[in-house]
Amino acid sequence: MSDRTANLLGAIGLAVADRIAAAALDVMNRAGETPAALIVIGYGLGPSNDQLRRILGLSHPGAVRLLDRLVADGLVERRPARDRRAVALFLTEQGHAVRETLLAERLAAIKPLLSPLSEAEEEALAALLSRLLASLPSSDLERCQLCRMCDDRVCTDCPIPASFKT
Amino acid sequence: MSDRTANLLGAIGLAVADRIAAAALDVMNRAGETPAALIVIGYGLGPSNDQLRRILGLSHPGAVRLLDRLVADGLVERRPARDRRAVALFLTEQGHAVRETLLAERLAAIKPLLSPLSEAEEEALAALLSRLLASLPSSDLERCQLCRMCDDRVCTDCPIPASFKT
DNA sequence: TAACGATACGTGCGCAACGCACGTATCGTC
DNA sequence: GACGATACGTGCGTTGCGCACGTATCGTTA
Repeated sequence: MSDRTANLLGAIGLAVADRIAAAALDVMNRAGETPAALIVIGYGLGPSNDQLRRILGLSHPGAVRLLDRLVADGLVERRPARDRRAVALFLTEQGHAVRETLLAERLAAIKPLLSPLSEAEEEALAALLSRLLASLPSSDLERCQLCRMCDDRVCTDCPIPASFKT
Repeated sequence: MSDRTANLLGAIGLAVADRIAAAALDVMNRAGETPAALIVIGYGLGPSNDQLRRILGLSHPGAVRLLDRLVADGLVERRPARDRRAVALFLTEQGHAVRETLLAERLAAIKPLLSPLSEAEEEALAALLSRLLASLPSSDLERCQLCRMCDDRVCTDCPIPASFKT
């Protein structure tokens, strides 16, 4: 019977991802991993291009172009890093603002899906999902990949601000 | 507290969609809505280009190129339809085979996520997800969009084979 | 039955997002 | 000081998609 549950989870996952992507496109006018990049950089730890690309699952050149776009949009700054080969990525003021609306719109896009549930049911769902998530990632990098679009204000125990060990 | 649940659902949704997309790319060497097209056409009702594009959420030219790719890959045939302006889309034998592995790999990609749950918990999750899905789509078209990647062998009451009213 | 708007395709063109192959600068180590 | 490893960036091509446009067929109305 796990096939049926897996299929339901697949359908929900697709619906959720569709809504998130649509909201992100609406806010940023950008698609693909670009919105996730804004969120990850927004933790303010000044990640390098390479750390970012690992979290986003992109090739190195892919991440460079992605950053070119974000810089062109005035959302991200490339600053010199300790390691003079690397860059340290930070959001501009405008970048922070866009990130905030991005996170807000993401939650707003997901919330309506929960409306048919009572408060108790919602709690039960949260508990189940939490168990799924907890047992999912086996490495720090995988935890960061998983949480690349998370809202850190409500993502308890979020792995990304904790470390960029990748 | 619904923010926290929404965020958890967002994380799970992203993880699920990532895994489905990766599995589809692995099977078909195609991305975007192309895998979903194969699944929808596979119901065997001979949908038109336009019906398909509505379900996939694409522009009309986008759907034409998508079909060009599927035809070039030998997975889909364009047959003349009753309405001589339209085309009737059907899978080739090879298309059916690819669709089968696509559905199987999709389920195989999602199932591991459920492993931490007991059988009773899985049932509980299925019941909750089922409620979410049931209250989601308000139109026939939305139901088809939602189920565009579903496995009809386990998607009880799947809307797509029922009608292409769009 | 002839005319005409609506519908359904397809095509030329361009864009966004991404990967591969390559070159360059810096780091760490020996 | 030499040299492999690391971290950028760039030229080039591909995939997936949308916009604007033209063409063929359908349904309806004059």
